[in-house]
Amino acid sequence: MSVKLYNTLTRQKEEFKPIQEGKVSMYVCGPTVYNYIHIGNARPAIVFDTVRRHLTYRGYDVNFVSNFTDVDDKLIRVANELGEEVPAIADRFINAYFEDVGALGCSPADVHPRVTENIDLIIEFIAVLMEKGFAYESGGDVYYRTRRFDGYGKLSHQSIDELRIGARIESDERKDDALDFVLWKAAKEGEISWESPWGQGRPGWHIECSAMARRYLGDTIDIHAGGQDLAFPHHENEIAQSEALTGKEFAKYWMHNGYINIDNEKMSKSLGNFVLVHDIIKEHDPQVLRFFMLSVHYRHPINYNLELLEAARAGLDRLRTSYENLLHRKESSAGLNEKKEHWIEGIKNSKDAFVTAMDDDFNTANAIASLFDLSRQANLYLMEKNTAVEVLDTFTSVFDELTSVLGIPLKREKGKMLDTEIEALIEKREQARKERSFKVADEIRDQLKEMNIILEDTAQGIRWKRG
RNA sequence: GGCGGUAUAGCCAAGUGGCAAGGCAGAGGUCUGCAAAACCUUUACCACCGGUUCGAAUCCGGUUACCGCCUCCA
Repeated sequence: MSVKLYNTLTRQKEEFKPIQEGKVSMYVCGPTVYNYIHIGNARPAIVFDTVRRHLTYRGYDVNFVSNFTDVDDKLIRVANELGEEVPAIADRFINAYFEDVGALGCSPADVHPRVTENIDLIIEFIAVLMEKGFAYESGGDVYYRTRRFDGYGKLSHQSIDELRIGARIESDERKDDALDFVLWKAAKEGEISWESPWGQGRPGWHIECSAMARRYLGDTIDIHAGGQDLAFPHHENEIAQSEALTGKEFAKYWMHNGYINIDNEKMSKSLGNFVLVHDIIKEHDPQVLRFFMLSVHYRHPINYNLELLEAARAGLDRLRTSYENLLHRKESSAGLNEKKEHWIEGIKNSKDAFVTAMDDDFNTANAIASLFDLSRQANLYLMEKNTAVEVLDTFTSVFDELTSVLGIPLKREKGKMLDTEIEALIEKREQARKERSFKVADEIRDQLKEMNIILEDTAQGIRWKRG
């Protein structure tokens, strides 16, 4: 069994074969850091973090690089609006990015290169493209000569002439051809800039990824990923730049995640429906947002609203409850179970289903379904009179193993910490129940509920959880 | 105009030739002192029209609707 993934380049699911056995180089286009990230930015972060986790789980040594665009028009605009410097804005939102994305369970990349730390590299890259005749200078800007590159359009499956027809071309006499794109932008008065052979300026958007991916991952990388909208023109342009420079294939597999809509509408400034992760996680469990995103296949569009998030929460709670009930049972019983083999077999089947789903182009929706299947088995097992610790351990360790692939651990860090006041109340209620003073018992239960402690009476004693 | 996506139950969502996964919500039941949690049962003319096939949600042709990219965008 091996991992299959859908490659935008070939428009097919392909068996994943890394360049170097056992190793994967992966580059994901990161955000422009001029604001807090919105949930549209969160999707690739979550999706490709999950891809990385699964590849790692399957034994690959993954080298994961994701950039920050820390200088561009938008950053300059925001800096001007706020009367701050571009680097200050960038730093602030890079920190915010790590916070938000960290809350969503995404691990940091191995390298997070920034444009402003790679200016020399970029200038050198552009200079070589000029030497090779793929770029030209015009009034302090440098442009890429798109028609010079034979494979232009191979990722978005467009011929260069079709692109030409559709393009809403802004007349720009600095370009030789409307499809040419900027590699180096001359600085306007007072703008942040760096010195180059073509005067003061800064890199165009596409060149950074070509330069940085090559620096950290080499001429040819295994997987290059990003949002669907980046396929054209961003990734197409990256291919043109990189392949013109090296003469080698830039990336073997291209992965693109689908869009997120808000209440069935595209998220846009004009509709005022931008949803920032920063805001959602103030009120909602960030893990629920991750679970919600992974409940849909990554290439399909997702619609977002609070009802859907709430439904996801209910689903995730089902898994969590099941997991916690397993733990609770472990403490209170150590009986033998004669049908042990049968249960362990069932657990293994769910695990296999999970792995098969993930191997099939990271089908997280099916993987989650197998988790629900595991949960149902666990709940049924918990109905047995005698339970074996070995089986309970198998359930929880498989849960741990699989949910860590999704980046959604079920283990809560609640510990067993209940303050003495609460413990005393629980004790008092138990006493009341023994005496069959149910009215008193129920009052205490309500009182605890007010304190966000939910009690459940089971044959194995009181189970509690935070509400 | 070019390229592409989507249409499956009240809602969300898998499924790309062989009796339509899973979750949420609802209904009924079991268990419980009552709850909770759980378990069981229950809900599908797979957008439409044709075709191929022993057999189609799935393949082919056509139609409709919505959406995306082709311009900064995850």
